[in-house]
Amino acid sequence: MTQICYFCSMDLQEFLEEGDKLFLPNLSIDLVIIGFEEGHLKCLLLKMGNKWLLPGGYIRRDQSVDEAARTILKDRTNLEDPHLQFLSVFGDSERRPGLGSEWKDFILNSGVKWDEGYWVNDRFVSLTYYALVDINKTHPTVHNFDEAYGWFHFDALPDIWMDHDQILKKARNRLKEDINRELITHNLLPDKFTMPELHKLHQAILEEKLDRSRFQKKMLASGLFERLPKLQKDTPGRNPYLYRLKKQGV
Amino acid sequence: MTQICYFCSMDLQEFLEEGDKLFLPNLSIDLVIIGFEEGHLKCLLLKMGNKWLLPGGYIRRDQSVDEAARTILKDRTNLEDPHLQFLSVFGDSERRPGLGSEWKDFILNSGVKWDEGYWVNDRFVSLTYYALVDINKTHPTVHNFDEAYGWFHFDALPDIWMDHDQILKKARNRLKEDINRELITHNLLPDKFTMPELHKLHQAILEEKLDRSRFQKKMLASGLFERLPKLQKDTPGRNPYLYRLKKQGV
DNA sequence: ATTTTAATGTGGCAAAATGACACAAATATG
DNA sequence: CATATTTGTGTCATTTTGCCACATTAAAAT
Repeated sequence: MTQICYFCSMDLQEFLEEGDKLFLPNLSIDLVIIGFEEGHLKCLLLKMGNKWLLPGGYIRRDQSVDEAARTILKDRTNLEDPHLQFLSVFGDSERRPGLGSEWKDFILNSGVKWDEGYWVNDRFVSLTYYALVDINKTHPTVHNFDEAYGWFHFDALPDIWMDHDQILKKARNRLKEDINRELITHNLLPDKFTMPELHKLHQAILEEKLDRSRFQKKMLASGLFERLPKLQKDTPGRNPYLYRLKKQGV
Repeated sequence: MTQICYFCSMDLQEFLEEGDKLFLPNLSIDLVIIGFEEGHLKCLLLKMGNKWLLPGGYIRRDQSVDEAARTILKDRTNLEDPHLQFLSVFGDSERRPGLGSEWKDFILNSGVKWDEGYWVNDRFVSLTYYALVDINKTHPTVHNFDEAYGWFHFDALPDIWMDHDQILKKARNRLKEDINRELITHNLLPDKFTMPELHKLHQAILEEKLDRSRFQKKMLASGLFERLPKLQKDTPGRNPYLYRLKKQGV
């Protein structure tokens, strides 16, 4: 059985043996894809054996690093233009995919030969990004490098592969910092959202209570959002207005 | 004439032909080394032909990325433990040292053969850091990859090689942002410094006037500094106190 | 239809942080 | 000693923040 490699049009065996002709060796990209659902921040993880890992990939020699990150995100979520921000470098000297057994098992389960010398088994420096997405617009796909996907609460993560737990932690903290510099959180919500939703989201990110009154005033004062007709609910209580991001550059 | 490569113990020709056995290919590190002198922020640049470039180097396969950055900084400035912070990735797809003529000329001037296929002529993804140093403690060295060094005002830079001007710009802006998050600026001053000096430094970094009174109160309120006896000057005006960083972890 | 209840919109006020300025202290210069 | 200059510190109006109260709305309960 010949498997086609997910990352390119090569046959999997060829990818393992000669992928470094197409991709930069020793360099990978890992994405922390963050969503918001049921009042909780969640991240997208892929299953490999009994561990979970971040969606990732390699950098084609004719692609910039940023392009490669966007491509991987597009392939995984089918999102065209989400908020994607560089996070950090993870560059330990002993950072090799094959340190545990999961990687080797996975390669072997794919029906190809194992060779310690494959370029993908070498040391990798990981360039990490985080993406803020609307979970409902996101349609993750599963390929031949992973069995399943799942959205996990940041505070209830499964067994994580390699150092991907550190990457997740860093992304979680970075988001907390970035939120006060720039209003980026709307990327985690649908196009139209209510202030209470945005309020809950900020509280979830910052892990602290924010005064509802002041929060709303601040958001409206930013001038970034425009008010739309009220949302129709079927629960008791006043109906909230809907808001959406104002069109840019007017 | 056999040249010894600055980066390692190899002979230069061997380094050009087989350096990628020792170093990770397609990955380089560039440092923006920042100092403060005569009221101006300055950066350390190296001369190559008629262009100037950032001090940089490669990542040994047995070194982490951070270790490699520290090693390069140590080799260049002889500083043991300065403030060194990751800056960003520069990863354009056409980012090759050999795009201009300087690189090739320089290799040829080193008395070795030129080959388009040398690993150092390939595309490079640059991992950049910025370092805050006390210029007076810094003793830059010049090696066989550069003819001279110089400290330049950030707003009076010479002709810069490749995209190193973008890296400088990014470092300059990042410093402006980071200064408000953490008190790191003392790294740019001698061990003992006065409040007026620190004040001028912050104004230089932020490129705006800061109220002297409030600034001083804020700095003292941080509790990071301890007051020492006054400095003896020979200029008119009251003598300022000296301060230094309090010892940590008491 | 009226009241109740839950959720949202808006306003007020004390506390804290900020910005602009004044003034006192110290020191070389004439 | 008077003056100019530099540094340390205090005051006060303004703005921002934290906290809470109250008004408004719409579905559910009666």
